[in-house]
Amino acid sequence: MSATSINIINDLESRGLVSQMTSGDELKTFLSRSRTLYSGFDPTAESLHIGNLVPLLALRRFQLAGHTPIALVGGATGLIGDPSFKAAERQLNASDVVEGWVERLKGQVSQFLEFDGGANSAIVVNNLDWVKGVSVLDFLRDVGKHFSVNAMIQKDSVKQRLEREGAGISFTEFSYMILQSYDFAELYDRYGCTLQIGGSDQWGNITGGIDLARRMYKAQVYGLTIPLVTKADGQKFGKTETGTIWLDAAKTSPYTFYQFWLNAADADVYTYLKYFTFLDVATIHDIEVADMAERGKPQAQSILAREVTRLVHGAEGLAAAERISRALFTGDTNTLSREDCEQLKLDGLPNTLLIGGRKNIVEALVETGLASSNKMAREFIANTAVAVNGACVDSPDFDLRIEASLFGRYAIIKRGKKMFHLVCFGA
RNA sequence: GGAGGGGUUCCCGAGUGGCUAAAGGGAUCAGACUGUAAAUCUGACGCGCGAGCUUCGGUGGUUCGAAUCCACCCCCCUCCA
Repeated sequence: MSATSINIINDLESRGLVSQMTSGDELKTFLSRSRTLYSGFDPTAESLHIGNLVPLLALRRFQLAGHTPIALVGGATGLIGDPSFKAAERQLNASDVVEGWVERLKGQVSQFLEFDGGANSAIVVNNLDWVKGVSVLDFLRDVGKHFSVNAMIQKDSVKQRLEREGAGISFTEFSYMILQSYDFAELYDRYGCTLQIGGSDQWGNITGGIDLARRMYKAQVYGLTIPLVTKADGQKFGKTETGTIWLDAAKTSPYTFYQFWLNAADADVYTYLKYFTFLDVATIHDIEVADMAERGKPQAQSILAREVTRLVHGAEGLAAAERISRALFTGDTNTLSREDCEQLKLDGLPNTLLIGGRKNIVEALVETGLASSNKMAREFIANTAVAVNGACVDSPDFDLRIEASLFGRYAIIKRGKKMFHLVCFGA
């Protein structure tokens, strides 16, 4: 256990990344030595999303400060479903499906951590590895005995499910906390893991683990939670009209990902810089001061978009995202070269192959998903919200024609200010 | 097992026989204004160019006519056992 370079807690606090922690000052002292910590990610989908990014990056921050991070993928807990602050019982996912997701998530979490084999090289584990072999009787006798149901039902995380009319909670989900607690105790035993971090909704589960580690191993372990990312306007973070912003480039293209951050509200953007980038706090403060003085368009959003996109999709992904954004939002689409058009397609701009040399615009809008129905498509046209290759469409009788396409092959349909779709004429 | 309450359009939530594609709010989308913001204003928001068609947990009835009445079924919640 070597000494660490910086005090990670102070750094996290200055970023506003600490929601709650167990015995604060003691934890700071404790972390002056290199420790092992973990955070869990349940496979609830085939990819992680940007909400998972904060604890994931926090693991990385700890690693940079000299601690050993363990990313736990919840192959077991994912089969149960965490009820914490969830309004309703969730559907169980099939075990073979969850198994597939576990593999995907393992790859994703690994991308953000360093596995150099050094002293604090990261570790990825799956809790199914130790949970699957435990018999029901052993579990109830050795683990369950340490939990008081009286205490469990006091937890805020399940309170609404117990109290609110119209809700309810199954024994399955109620048991989730015990499983997660068991993970912490197990990781303590296996790796000497002494700290668990997670979103603030995880506080109840984390403290459960701390209690269990003490009871099973007489161990003193710690917990720290990170605030849930919020939006100043009170909406749910991480969702757009198109859905969740995933980390998987196949599910959310680097371009869409980049645009998401670019559109962050002024009221949120400086917080996001602290949460989602490794820029130091002083630099972020300077950016904010400069933006204030400028009074025009702030630079924070584009810095945020660049930083996070590079972090998740690499330099290439960022370049692609910027290339598309520039092509679509500056000047008209006619300035694009033929290669640019090809590249847009490769870079993940939504695109559709159009068979035949002609297509009515209303049909095209529906087929490309830019409009949900003919009715909507007509309305967009009536509102002058549709443009093809930079020219506004003024009639629902307008046709996309191969003769009027870019390079005899492409048409870019724009709906509203921000939605673009590339149509490729094909044989 | 018993008693009670409930399932309405993306969400919340009105609506107890025709005037209801179904109030209101939220979310969303478009337009104006802007910074590819925010706030605000305007419009749209089941499907159909339209006549019209299809919706109110499911099925089947009553009726000229049902989200609204009846029967059975499914699901959820509360209390009791």
